[in-house]
Amino acid sequence: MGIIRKTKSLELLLKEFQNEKNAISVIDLIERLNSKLNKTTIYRVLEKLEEDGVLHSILSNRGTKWYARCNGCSESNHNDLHPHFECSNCGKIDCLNIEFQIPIIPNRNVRSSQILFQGKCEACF
Amino acid sequence: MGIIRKTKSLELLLKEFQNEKNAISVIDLIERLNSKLNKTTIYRVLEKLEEDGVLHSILSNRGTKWYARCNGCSESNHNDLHPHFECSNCGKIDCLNIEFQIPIIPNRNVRSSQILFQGKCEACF
DNA sequence: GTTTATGCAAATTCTTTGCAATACT
DNA sequence: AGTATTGCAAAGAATTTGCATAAAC
Repeated sequence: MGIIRKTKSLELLLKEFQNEKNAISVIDLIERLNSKLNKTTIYRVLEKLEEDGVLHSILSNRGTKWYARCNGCSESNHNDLHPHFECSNCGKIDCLNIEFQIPIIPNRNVRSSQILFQGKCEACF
Repeated sequence: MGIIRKTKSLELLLKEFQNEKNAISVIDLIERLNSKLNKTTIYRVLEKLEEDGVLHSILSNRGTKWYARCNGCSESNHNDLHPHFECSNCGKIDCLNIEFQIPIIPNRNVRSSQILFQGKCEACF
């Protein structure tokens, strides 16, 4: 149960996401905060922020983890089901501001989804 | 350019997929063929079968690779864009026989997609 | 003072590479 | 014979674990 403590790590990580509404890869965060935070700490804080509904995670096509800010999620209600777009050229991952309707699948109850499109992004287009 | 040779590895791997229309994880294949094939070979043959349009790959929620038989793909035409369903209980990945319409996204040309739903599968439901 | 977070080193998991030996046509 | 495939060992990338130290409440 997460009483979040105000730590340096938390502050530094949140700052990275304040200026970025799209996704940032863990690899990138480790590099950026290299001199200030240990990578283990980064993994752990991100995990906690996801649990608490502050960030959501995305898996890239290569299988690496990315995180982006949530919009209207909380600890009890995770509703960030929007699709993402990965640029096949520069590798950047964007959140798509698109409604996505989860289909009804017989005999299965869909709880969550990962929708990732690939192609060239706006900058590389 | 793939002139596919009839090798023991190819035969053994294809046999695994003949009886299974859903996805099989690479980890699982390595285990199954443990005594007969080297894991490196397995990775390489699967990669080739994907290039040739015989199999398609799926990334699980954990970032591990799975493969499943294609339906009507060829070396030049990969059209296996159906969604997949990963069971949050047993981990199995199924191909969903559902039409999926790729949305039109402004300023981006979508080339491919990965659609993965999660929840309980038919058996675990 | 007690609980939670951090850093470090090492372990784990999955996948890829290099290269010599072997199998296929 | 010539080219593609295989096995093995080792390297690589990303992530996780254990534990002693430090910071937050």
